[in-house]
Amino acid sequence: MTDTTALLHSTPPRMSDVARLAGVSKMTVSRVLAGRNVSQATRARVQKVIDELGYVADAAAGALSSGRSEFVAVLVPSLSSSNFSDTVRGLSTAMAPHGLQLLLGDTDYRLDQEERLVRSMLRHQPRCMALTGGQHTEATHTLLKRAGIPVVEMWDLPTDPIDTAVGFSNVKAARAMVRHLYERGYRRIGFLGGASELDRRGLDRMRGYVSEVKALELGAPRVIRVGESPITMSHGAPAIAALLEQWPDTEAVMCVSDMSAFGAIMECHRRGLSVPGDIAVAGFGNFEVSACCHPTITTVSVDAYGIGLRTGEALLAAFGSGSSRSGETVPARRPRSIRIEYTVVPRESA
Amino acid sequence: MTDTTALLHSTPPRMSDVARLAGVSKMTVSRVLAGRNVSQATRARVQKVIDELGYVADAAAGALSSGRSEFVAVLVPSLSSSNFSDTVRGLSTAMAPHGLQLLLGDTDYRLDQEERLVRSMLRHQPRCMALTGGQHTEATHTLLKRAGIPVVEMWDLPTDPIDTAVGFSNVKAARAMVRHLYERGYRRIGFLGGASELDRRGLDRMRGYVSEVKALELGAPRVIRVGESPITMSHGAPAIAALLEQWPDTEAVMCVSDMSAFGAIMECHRRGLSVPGDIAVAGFGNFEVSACCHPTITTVSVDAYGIGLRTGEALLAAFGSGSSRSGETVPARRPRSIRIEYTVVPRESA
DNA sequence: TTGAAAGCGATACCAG
DNA sequence: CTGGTATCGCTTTCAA
Repeated sequence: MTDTTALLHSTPPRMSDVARLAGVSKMTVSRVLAGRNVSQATRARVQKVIDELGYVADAAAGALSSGRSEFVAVLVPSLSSSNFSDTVRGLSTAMAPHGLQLLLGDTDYRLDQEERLVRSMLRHQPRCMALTGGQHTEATHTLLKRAGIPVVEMWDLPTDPIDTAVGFSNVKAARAMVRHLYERGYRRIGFLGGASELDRRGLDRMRGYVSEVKALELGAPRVIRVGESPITMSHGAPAIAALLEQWPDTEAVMCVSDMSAFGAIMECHRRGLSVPGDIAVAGFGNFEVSACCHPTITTVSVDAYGIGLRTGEALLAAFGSGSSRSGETVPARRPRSIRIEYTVVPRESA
Repeated sequence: MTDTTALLHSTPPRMSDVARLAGVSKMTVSRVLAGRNVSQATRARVQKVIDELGYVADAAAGALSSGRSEFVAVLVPSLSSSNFSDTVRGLSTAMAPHGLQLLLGDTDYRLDQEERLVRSMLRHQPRCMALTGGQHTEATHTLLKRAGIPVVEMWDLPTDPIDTAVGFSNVKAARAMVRHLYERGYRRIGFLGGASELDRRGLDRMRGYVSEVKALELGAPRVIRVGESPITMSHGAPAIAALLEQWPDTEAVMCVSDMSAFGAIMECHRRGLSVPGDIAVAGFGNFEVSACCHPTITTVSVDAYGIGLRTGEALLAAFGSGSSRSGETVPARRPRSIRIEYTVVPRESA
């Protein structure tokens, strides 16, 4: 390891250094790195030098020269939500085998933040981009159009997608849950949601609740909205407290997320209310806690990991004719919507 | 928006396009973008063209030319663990104001995967790197040394850090928890951990448990190891089942993570065992669920977000004299260890 | 299968 | 305060 030490204070090796020491041209080194046609003997010699030197190719130079990066830009509202981190895992699984790096951003549910991140990520010339949701600023739309890269919107099915959408209707999923509660015999049904106007998927679930309650003629909607997204366990207690104060005779409550459902159930226990005996509670998202806790929580299961995987596949497919520096625009694929299944999972709590 | 459409099928604008249309040189455009000294009038004119064109500077070209990127490489064992995602949030909070982009990687607790990711991230010439834990392959060490960038190891305090460490002793924290249980009067104390040899922090907690049990002369350690990291809620049930089968008279059990503690408590409920009446259960990490569930879970609180924040600050401080392309190596800062506080949080479960 | 030359799009550096 | 010129490290392209 003495030569390692010797190398410490010098500038890192370049491709030309490798070439010189291996007695070949830069191009041959480049080909070895790219796994292209190089004779076995030459390849071995070059690889040996690479290893000895600890040579690491400069991605920026490569990107500049070839006009294509190995980045996939991904924007989610929150990295702390297990739903979105599952989606990221799915995307990562799809992309990693192709040597693509995720460039991850966290919009905090804000469209202005999303716009800022899109702009900042576009600087790195990503091969494609995955966004969450179907709502974006005007500027974001323009930036994305001009970038001419494949775009997928996840977790929703916008009526007018930018390019491809991979998701499901949160409105319909919420309606399905209300129907489930109805079929179980519950009539006075409430909804616990977040206070933020920015969480579109949360709002859609609320809209779904309201319209199904109307369709089933279950009386005036009972909606409580507490706290900012991402919804956490601690949102549940104050929300159900408010609900029970305003409508004490509520029989069942559906929550915008399993997180708040769990918090609500714990608060019920604290008050000596049995679930579902005194009040039924349902969640959304099928988070791990729902299957583990007591009682187990009835929820809507969504394949978050699958959304990431399918998004990755859609994006990879769109590369097929991908443009490089040559300025050719991506051929106009017609916008597609890829529907992800969701299912109501009946458990003990409702 | 008609000219927007017109632009769609042409190659994206370059700095030279902006310069030409604004009637200045590229350098002036570059200065406007960098916020350097440019007269108000010129700046306004250039900015106008930038906005009209929707010009986005190419980061790869910038990085190549300046010899410095705006990337911060971050490696965590798992992005799904709320502990690590909190740390990532902290890092992101520290770095974002400086225009730095996190390059996130997920090692899945494997050192070979870490090595692969380090190599792949080094290709992007990150300004610095944050790793989790103090154990790395020989090649990883060499790569990092040669890269000559500031490195922080998080969540641990290695005896021989590469550069800077920001963390705490998992061994000592676990010992503190055993002492807490001892002070509460428990004597026959078990430990529920993961089966993986790769999760160093989990292993350290186990080692801490074992040594404190010995120090307090509590008899032979009662260790159950189930499941791979990251430890989830579903690990708790089989683990406590195994423990109770092997040592039915156990009075208290400490878990490697709040996740398994929660799962274990739910399993106790299922079996009609009261917690802490029949058996006390403690966790580690102070995850949200521990404060919300019933009974609330006694745990070790670690400031995961703070680890990220402090790591970011340490890294930013190390940039001060940061090297650019000029090949100057970072002056040898002596390795530092930044200790993060942890506290035993007594709650209902133990 | 290999090599030489010509950029890619920005910034550093030095003049003016 | 502004502009010209020379890179930066790699890949493309074409020729041998």
